[in-house]
Amino acid sequence: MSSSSGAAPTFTETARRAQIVQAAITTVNELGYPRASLAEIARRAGVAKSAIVYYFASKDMLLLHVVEHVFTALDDVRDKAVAAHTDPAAQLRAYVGSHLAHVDGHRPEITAGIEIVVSHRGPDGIPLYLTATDEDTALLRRILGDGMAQGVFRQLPLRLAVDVVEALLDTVTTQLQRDPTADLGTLREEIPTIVFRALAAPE
Amino acid sequence: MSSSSGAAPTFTETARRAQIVQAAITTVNELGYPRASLAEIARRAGVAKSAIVYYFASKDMLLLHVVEHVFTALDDVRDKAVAAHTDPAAQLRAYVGSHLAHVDGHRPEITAGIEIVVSHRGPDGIPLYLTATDEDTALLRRILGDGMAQGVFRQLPLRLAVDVVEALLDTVTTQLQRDPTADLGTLREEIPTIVFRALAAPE
DNA sequence: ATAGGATTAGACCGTACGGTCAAGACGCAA
DNA sequence: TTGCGTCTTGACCGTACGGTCTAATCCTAT
Repeated sequence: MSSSSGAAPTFTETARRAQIVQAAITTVNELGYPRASLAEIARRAGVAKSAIVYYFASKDMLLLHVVEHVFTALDDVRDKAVAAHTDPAAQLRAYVGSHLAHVDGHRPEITAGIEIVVSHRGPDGIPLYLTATDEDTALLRRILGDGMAQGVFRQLPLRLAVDVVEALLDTVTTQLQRDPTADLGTLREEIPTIVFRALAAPE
Repeated sequence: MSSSSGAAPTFTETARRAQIVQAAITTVNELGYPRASLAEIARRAGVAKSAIVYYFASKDMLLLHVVEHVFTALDDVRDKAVAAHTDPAAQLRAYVGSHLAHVDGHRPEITAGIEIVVSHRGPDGIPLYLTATDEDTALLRRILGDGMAQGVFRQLPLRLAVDVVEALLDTVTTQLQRDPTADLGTLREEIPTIVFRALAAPE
């Protein structure tokens, strides 16, 4: 059985699962979401289609696992970076900086994860992973909310401020989708500046 | 024959083509790109699949036509608005304002157009319409370049400045993808401010 | 060594897709 | 009326997909 619940996962199981997840990432990056079929993923993983369905219940479940794998890693990095500071300005700088650094250092995972989140749809066409409402932006909301309350950031609808920061961060991933080998040095320097320019309270 | 070249298009041809393009837009909005099949588009247009292939050579050609239809309209609006001003700051304000107004007033076309551009792939997985290099951003590049040369905007790599402006504008479309009926009032007020905050030269 | 679960491959199935095709319906000029 | 280009349809085809199933193989505990 594919573990899923109950006993501890076997050695081969954890290995195969990681191998298949990696294959899914490279497949999505090479062929794009629409052409990332089970057969292609299996081919890149060096296993049969049925092996994938055996470990993950379905293609949907595999992709969901990939998405979680990618974005919880990103979340963890940002959480850790932010936790090292207390005042909102420093926290925002840590948030943005750690985000950019992680994206820069994990390009394949990030681009594939975004591709899946954006493209994957449920059986009736509704986006499946693209929730993006509360949970995901909780940390950012808290930082910006605190900063506004303390007068560090200028007064702005919270949702708008969150969207602006995320839009500016998305500049990097957009760049990567255009050219996966792009040099992000300039962006990593300037984006934080622009974020603070956009949000800083007038003196 | 489906016109394509030579003689002037028939009355029914122009009507059918517009009807089918509209059906494609609503289909993409209702079902999302992956499920927007020829059959579904035909169903919404009230014609047979073969009628679509008759007027447009293929599904790809139909979608390409939709994309051009949507984005040349947006381009025209921005061109016209910018042409009414001469100094870069006013031109940028006109560019951003007209963009936001047009998007606000043509939500279905815009969301469908973006969905297609983002999701559509060629036979080997390479994005087909997602060029986004020179042509599309020519006007914005010129405005920002002039503004930097005149010291109105701060010195920044041109590409980065362009990406920032577009990212901030994309905030609106992202909002619309989450909720097609969202109120964009606040965004339309604040985005221009934030754009200028990000780009304005220090006094 | 051997039983029994874990694991793997390959054949197979139903479905949905984009596109083709032959045949007819419509409208208009002679 | 007759002919012809325009237009439209529904049936049909080949392909690729996600997923199932069967049978065989591996691994490990006893």
